[in-house]
Amino acid sequence: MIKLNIEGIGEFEFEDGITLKEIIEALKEDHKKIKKQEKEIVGAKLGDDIIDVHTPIRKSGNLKLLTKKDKDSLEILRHSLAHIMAQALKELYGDKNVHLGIGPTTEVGFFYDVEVEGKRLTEEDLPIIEEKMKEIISRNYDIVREELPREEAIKFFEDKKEFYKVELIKHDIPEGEPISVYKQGEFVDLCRGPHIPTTGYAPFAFKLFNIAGAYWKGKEGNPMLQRVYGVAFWAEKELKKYLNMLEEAKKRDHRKIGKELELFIIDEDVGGGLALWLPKGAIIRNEIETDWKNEHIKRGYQLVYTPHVGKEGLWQTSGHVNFYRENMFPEMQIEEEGYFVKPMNCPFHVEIYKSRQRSYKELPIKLAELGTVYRYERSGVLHGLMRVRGFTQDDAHIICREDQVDEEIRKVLEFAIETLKKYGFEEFQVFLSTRPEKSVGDDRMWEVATNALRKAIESVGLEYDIDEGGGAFYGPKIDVKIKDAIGRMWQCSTIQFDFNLPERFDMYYIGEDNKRHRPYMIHRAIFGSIERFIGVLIEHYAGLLPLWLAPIQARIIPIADAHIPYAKEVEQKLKEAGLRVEVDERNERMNKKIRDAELQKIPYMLVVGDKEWQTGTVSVRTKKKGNMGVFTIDEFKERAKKLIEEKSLEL
RNA sequence: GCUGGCGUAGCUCAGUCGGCAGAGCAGGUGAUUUGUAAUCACCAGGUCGUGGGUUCGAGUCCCACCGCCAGCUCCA
Repeated sequence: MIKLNIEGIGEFEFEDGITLKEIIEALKEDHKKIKKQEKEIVGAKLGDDIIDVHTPIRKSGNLKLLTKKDKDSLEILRHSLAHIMAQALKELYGDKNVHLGIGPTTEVGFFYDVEVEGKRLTEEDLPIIEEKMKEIISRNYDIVREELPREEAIKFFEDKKEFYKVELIKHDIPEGEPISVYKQGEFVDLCRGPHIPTTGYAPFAFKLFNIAGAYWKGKEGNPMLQRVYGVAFWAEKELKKYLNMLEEAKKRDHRKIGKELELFIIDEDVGGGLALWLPKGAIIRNEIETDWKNEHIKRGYQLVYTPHVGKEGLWQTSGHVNFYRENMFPEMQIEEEGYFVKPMNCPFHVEIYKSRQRSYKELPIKLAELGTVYRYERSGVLHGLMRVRGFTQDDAHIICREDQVDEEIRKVLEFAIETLKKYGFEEFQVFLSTRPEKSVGDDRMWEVATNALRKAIESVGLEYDIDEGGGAFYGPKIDVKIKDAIGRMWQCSTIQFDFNLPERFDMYYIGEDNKRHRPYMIHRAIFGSIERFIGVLIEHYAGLLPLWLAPIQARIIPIADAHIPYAKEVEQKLKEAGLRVEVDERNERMNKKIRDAELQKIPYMLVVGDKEWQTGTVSVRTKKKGNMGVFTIDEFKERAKKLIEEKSLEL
């Protein structure tokens, strides 16, 4: 017997191996709540596992019934859609020609990795497959779960020429675990579930949207299967919302906007993944970097500069030559000595720390640098500014005593969150990664460090997930992701303990006891990479950056040529106040000039004609607010200066 | 790197069955002097990614290479 505590209903005892379907059947007469929801129940959550109505329940625990309203129920729908797609493929291209790989769910839908003998799937096939899927859905097959003995399962899938499934049974399912298959009509698939009750468990909405290569089991060298992607939601509305988001993402693509607004280029003559900052992009970057430096100095960091290359021995000591080499540009030989371009800044900062003997009194030492590093990335992974081969880390290393760890970590995290908020990001995802199996450093250090990280997150009041064993071999870490305007998450800040480099470089300080002590060392970055962060900013704001970052803050638009002298007078006054302004002197109509300024995402348009000339004013228009009315030059100047000073997101 | 798709004017893109290389925008010149998202006319602009091949003839078909895009893998 097993004991199940059904949320909101009560505690019950059942036969071992009972299914959810049977439970509902048994309880519905006595429990109105279940009866009412009977048709709505898609599955349940047993502890942390999502189960369907078909699966025998063999352990006791908390059971939460899932209806379409629960987000977790999507998991079940999406999983089934992967099966329905597989069935569609088999019906279209022949049962024995289609070899199935794996078909899991994703954040927004599902995919199935398949190999279709004698056929390469293309985008044009997607509508055809969709049609077939709809047909299967309308047939409304019962979905049936069965368990097979291992040998029988292997034979069954061998007969069906499902070589990949056979491999899964042989290598990935541990002996003794039940081998389950799900049937719907003629279609049978190896699967542990969960699945919806029938294929026609409508209403739901889905769409196939992409097709791409994927290695079997994600391993290079294995055969490449074709991965067909789908999106799925219960409601049509949700699906549309997601498809709109994709459209919106396309519009905001920083590579497109970067080109249109002349912010940066990546030139094939220079090389992939190596960005050239155009003057306008350089203004954005300079504003960010200047602010970054000021904020660091304010918080007791010391700025340093280090070279772009260093001798081989340094990278030997740091361990990079042995453990990071595949990400480094190849060695160069200079006068019989090997040199490497730096993939990280840490060894240099360590050498700066070691440039003289340190006393416990001067700790913490916080060395900060906008350090440009170069890493070899395979050509296929490069992506605009988000993934490059040369990038600038907003790097710092905090070297401190054990008694300072808690406070320093808390300060770093507060600093990071405060900074990200300043740029308009409000939602964060925080991950705490703990000690992996293979690691260096003693237990005590791991404990002190991990606790410090946890306490910091809690004191800042953020929710967080723990990635158990997900830390680097050299120390635990916190990662912070930010949510952009259309809901995507981006990795930014990282705070990482390092128990490895202090050992390797024999870093120490002289303590109160006049003895040598090993300091704690913390790597941290707020933006992660300046390039990526600016890429994210561009997409977050769709190019319409906050005033203080805008390359051109105001464009003055004379209505006719006669107003150019006055426009230049306005320009002069605003420039003297430190604003980045320009006059549109072209012989074009005002409407055209406004349109072009809008397309260039210039925050302010200052229209000047006879009226403004006579009264010493400007007519202010912004993208966000439209026509804001007439301001005197001084009024506008003060308003803009104040917003810039405050780094306001307003106009 | 791998799989697939795509490379035509500065940009965005058309180019049918292999038969004289096109449009819009941007740029130049001129006209016009304009009140909150595109004034008009004219001009200039091309080794059709690169190199080979098939053909009387290649932007178009074939091969190799380079680059870009999506995904895999990896990651700041």
